[in-house]
Amino acid sequence: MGLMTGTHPHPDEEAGARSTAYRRIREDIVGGVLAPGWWVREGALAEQLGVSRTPVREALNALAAEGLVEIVRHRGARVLPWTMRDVDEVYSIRAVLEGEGARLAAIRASDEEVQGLWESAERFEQAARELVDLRARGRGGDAAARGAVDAVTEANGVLHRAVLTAAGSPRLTVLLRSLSSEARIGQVFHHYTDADLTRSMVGHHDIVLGIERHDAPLAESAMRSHILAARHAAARSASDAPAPSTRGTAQIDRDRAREGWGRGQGVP
Amino acid sequence: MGLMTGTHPHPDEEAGARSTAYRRIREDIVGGVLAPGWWVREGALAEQLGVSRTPVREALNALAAEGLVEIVRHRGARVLPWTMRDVDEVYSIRAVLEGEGARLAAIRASDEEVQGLWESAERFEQAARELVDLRARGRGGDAAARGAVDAVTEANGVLHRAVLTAAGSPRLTVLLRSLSSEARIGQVFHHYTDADLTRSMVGHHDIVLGIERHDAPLAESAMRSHILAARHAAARSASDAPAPSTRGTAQIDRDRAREGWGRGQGVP
DNA sequence: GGACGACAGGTCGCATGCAATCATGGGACT
DNA sequence: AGTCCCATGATTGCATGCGACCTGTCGTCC
Repeated sequence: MGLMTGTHPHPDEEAGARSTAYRRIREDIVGGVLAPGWWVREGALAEQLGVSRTPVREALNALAAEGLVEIVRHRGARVLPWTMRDVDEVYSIRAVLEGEGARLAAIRASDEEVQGLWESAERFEQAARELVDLRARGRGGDAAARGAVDAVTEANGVLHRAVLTAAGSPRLTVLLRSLSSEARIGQVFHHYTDADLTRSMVGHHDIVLGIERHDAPLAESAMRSHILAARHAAARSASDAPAPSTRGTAQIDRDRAREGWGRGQGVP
Repeated sequence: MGLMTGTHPHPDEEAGARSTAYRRIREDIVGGVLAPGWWVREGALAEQLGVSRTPVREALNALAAEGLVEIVRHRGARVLPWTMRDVDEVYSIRAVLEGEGARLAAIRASDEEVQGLWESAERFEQAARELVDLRARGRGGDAAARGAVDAVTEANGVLHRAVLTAAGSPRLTVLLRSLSSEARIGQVFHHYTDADLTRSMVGHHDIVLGIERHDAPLAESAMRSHILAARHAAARSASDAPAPSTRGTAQIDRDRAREGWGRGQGVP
């Protein structure tokens, strides 16, 4: 019944050279191909992507708005570092924003939405158990483990997004997306212990329970605790350097800036 | 000692054609020159501003990221409506975000910052008293009242920004700025009753007190209450339609879309 | 030897041009 | 009369070109 404001077509789900460039550059940043401190040249990227500088430019502006790169006038875009302090900051903000989302969801969620939340929680639990089993069997080697972790990550994202949808507050969704949290800490479940996974399962259960019972304070505090608890595991994952993968875009390596990390950070 | 991430040069404080266009378009939107539902033509704006379409385009992208306009591929940018529901949503989010900011400020604020906060609160109080006096004398007619309200608005903004600065979380600042809250509800103090102003003064006092005492829960809840209390006055101010002012940019009026409001809102 | 100033290289910011796409209006057909 | 289709006009999306600005280097002077 509520009137919806217009849809918000994120570059993630759009066509066109700009969105393509946006996705590709973001992948390269979170994947470690473009390490923090490096300068991103419009021209080089445009050539690599087979497009002109214009869409690349607009993509970089979008990434700058999300805090992934920093644009210096007449110099270009530089990949920003991602420290443990950033992880802490993002998780603190996620805690309050998603907490508010859970609170609203507890107030406004329909029965169908609650049903969907239970299913999402169930799917997360399945994926988590599968990962635990895989580890227990010692086969946590490569592809299988990676796939299982991806499944957990996906199920987790689905659940959290479903809560936000049930909250009915598009701005919350937009703000959380612009935190680039999902993008940069997508690998966090690699560092989850079995205990962490169990904790997540219980947390999700409490959250959905609070929403089902329309108990706003319970839903909010459960979500807050859930995210704050996840912060520690995330901090662990922040310490492993994003390996300069060998995948594609090798040409950029030549453009590696001589001045990295040290300079340009403490500019007042 | 804490390493600072790069500065975040918002278009507000930058030079160049893009930032100029950004500021101008935003002013026209919040000032009512560009009413919700209207299509904003790149070409027309570029001609008016005396620049090319490129910087106008980038400015519109930035405004879309802040939720002021909506960009439809191959059709252009349309000014989004601003309903009472939006006000509610923005204030709810502000409550939790600025509450978190106050909490962090209570933990991390230095003595100098606390001193600055007291001064800001004092300045707000002065401005508020001046406005009350002006109204009591019945001279709340035009220019004087407008100036007094502007002073209150400015002092309020200074205080809230100072809290965020003391919080030491640049992302909080960025997120709040991208809410376009300051931009669109800058006129809110016009609708403040004397009681509202008094309440604000007290609220500010409690917030700063909580920060000074390093009482994080107090600071957080004081800030939350302060903003949630302000929501009602803000809702009042949302109801007055932004009058299609006569100021400048008259040419745009011809481009007024035949299709406004109704269509394109409920797209799933 | 160190510091200052001019020069060169390179990149960005903006202007302009062209093609793809969408909305609109008229006409033909049912 | 109503509906479908196509042609037309307008607008965006992207490509390209040029000038402005910054950085780094070299030469000169103190």
